[in-house]
Amino acid sequence: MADRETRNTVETWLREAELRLTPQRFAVLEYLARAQGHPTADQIAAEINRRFPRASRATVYNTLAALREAGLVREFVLGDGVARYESNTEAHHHFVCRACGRLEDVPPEAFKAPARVELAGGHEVETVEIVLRGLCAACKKKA
Amino acid sequence: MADRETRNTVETWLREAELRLTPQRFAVLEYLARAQGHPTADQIAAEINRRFPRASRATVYNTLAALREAGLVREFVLGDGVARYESNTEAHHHFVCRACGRLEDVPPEAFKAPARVELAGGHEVETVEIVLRGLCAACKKKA
DNA sequence: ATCTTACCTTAGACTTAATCTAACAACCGT
DNA sequence: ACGGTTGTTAGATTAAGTCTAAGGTAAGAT
Repeated sequence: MADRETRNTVETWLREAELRLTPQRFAVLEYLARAQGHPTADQIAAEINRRFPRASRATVYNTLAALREAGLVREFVLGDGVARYESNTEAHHHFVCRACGRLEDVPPEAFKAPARVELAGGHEVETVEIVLRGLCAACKKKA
Repeated sequence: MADRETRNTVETWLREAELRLTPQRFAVLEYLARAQGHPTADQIAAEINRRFPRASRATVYNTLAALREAGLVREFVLGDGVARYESNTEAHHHFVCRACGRLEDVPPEAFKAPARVELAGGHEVETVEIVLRGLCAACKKKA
């Protein structure tokens, strides 16, 4: 994706979510849009503070919470008690290796989950989070 | 389950897992076996310290880690960064209300997941963790 | 353009879950 | 009983995340 294009996209996303377009928010969302992988709040903070604009820890957390509520980023926790983030692309699941901690995306077709879930008791299901755990190929070989 | 029976079962579980039978471990596992719900480490510690045997925080965490590794208890985190535990019964999923935080078990048949998962790349999937999020019936009514 | 104000950001203190450390205690085979 | 291994402890420590109070800024209104 070209630079100008990303910039416009990020701006549009924020405007459509009715979030004020601050340099900090822009930086966080742009970083997540470009990032490969599943950065933690700390990594995000470190990365966007390498140059302009400065964002305090509180702001990074506030921003991530706002983006999450707006549905622009996904947040998930892996058992180590550290939240990770990714900008919303299409639905997919995650695999975590219990030996090396390696975290991988799992394409949705590898694990069929119903698109809509109906629950007894009238609960309204909004999201489905699926985490597969086990040994990655490399660690399996070593063991 | 009668008292004597629970006691014997807990002892057997620990022996079969090749864990030494200490009063602290016994207390943690027995509490989890009886407990309804999904207690946190803190709740477990508070509860078993109401009477005999005393267990320090470190021991509770050590014990829970040992029990988890032995497959006797399940550990999961819900986004509030607090680990929760339950003694292993049959597989089931969880539903979390984003408004009130209410946590409920979801019977496996409500959400069909394949018993065995094969992943590309040769990763060995050992467990599948599924968390449904949304609004519980009560919060939905309020909103 | 400037004003206004509601919203955003900030530094740093604070909270809290969880881990670490180093010493002590219990268990088990010999 | 002895010695090595394993388990437990209190308290210090770490680290993720939240809170507070004060100042700054985006964006619509004038």
